Amino acid sequence: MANLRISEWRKLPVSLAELCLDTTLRCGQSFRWKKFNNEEWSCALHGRILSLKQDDTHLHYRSIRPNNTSSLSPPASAKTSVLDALNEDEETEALIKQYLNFTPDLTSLYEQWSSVDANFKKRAPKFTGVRILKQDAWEALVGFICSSNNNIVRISQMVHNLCLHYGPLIGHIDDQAFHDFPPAEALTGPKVEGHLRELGFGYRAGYIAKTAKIVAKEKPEGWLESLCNHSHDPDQKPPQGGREGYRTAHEELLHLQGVGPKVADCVCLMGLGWGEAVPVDTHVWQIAQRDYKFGKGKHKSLTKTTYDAVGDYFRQLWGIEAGWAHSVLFAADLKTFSERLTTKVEVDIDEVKIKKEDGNVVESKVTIKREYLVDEVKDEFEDEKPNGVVIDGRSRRAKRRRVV
DNA sequence: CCTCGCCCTTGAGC
DNA sequence: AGCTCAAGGGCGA
Repeated sequence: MANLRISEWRKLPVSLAELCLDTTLRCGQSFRWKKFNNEEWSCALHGRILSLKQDDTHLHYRSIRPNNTSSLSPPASAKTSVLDALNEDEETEALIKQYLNFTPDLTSLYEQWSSVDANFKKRAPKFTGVRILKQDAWEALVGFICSSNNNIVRISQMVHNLCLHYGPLIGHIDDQAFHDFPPAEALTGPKVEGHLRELGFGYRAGYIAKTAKIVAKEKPEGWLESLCNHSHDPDQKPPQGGREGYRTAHEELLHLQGVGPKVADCVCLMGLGWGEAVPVDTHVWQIAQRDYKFGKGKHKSLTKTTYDAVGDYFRQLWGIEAGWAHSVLFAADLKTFSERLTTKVEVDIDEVKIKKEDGNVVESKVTIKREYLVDEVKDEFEDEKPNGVVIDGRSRRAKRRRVV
């Protein structure tokens, strides 16, 4: 609304292979990004509203900041405000590079994964540019506590409500309020659990309230962030079970309320930067059964040991950034993106019209076009079938007869 | 170690 | 209209 500083649009050279905003921001990693004008993504982050859009060659960004944050700094002359703007632009750029996690080279990673995994090679082409975000660890933790027995739409609604009631207001875009994510301390009050229940969080209300208390009061300042990964070595092969730092982070997170192996792995991967974390949820478990021969013998059901076995299998298959590859297949399995897996096929239909005009029978044969949706990625067994598209069990070249 | 019932809520499918 | 079920699980017995 009033008193907002809107920066100019700036841009970074980024290809669609390195980042696809639409897939990355909608695949259930983060729950707060909102799309405007069918191209512009916005989210309140670190005291500003960040907006992103992209074309074939560049990522465009700008920030919107409240004007009253500089109350502590000396009155700004024209000169210093220009400097501030420059610093702010640099800072925003740094935030983007951090948040979008630009260090790993996705293009070569996709090549690598495709060369060792035929299934990945088959499914990935429609889901390029899926990056693992490096989100704030606390936000990731709360978001994924909300995710249990839940769907992305409702999780987003819950997180939105959480920010609305407990997060600081940053500003508005077109009547839309943007609140930052609330810090853990903001969720330690005695009425939080009951309030969250009223807001529809269900049994997760207790988890969040308790976890907030543990993080804000029992653990030392900066504890969550201390579990972060700082190294980046793309050629490293992860040891069995992952690197030491990942294992400790995972173990530590399990002590929190509402955090089991899956949620802990989500936080490790998307909030703490541990690329080898492979969250195995119902979707990934189904993928493991469908495409990687799990679900039989020793690993019939998703027990803790099976959970670890699935993660270890993907780590040895895909390498140190296994969690990144996993997210590509996860996205490829989401119903949200299912339209990408079908392709419109134009089918010729021979239509024979029989017109009766004054007793005369006029027959004319017309060929009309019709569009059908056909699955592109077929199952293993279907690849063996002879050529020829089959639509709903009917043959491709249908014939119809109609009397006009 | 594995298995189950339970936990909240919403929407889809029937 | 009412029921079941799944939606990116976790916990306790």
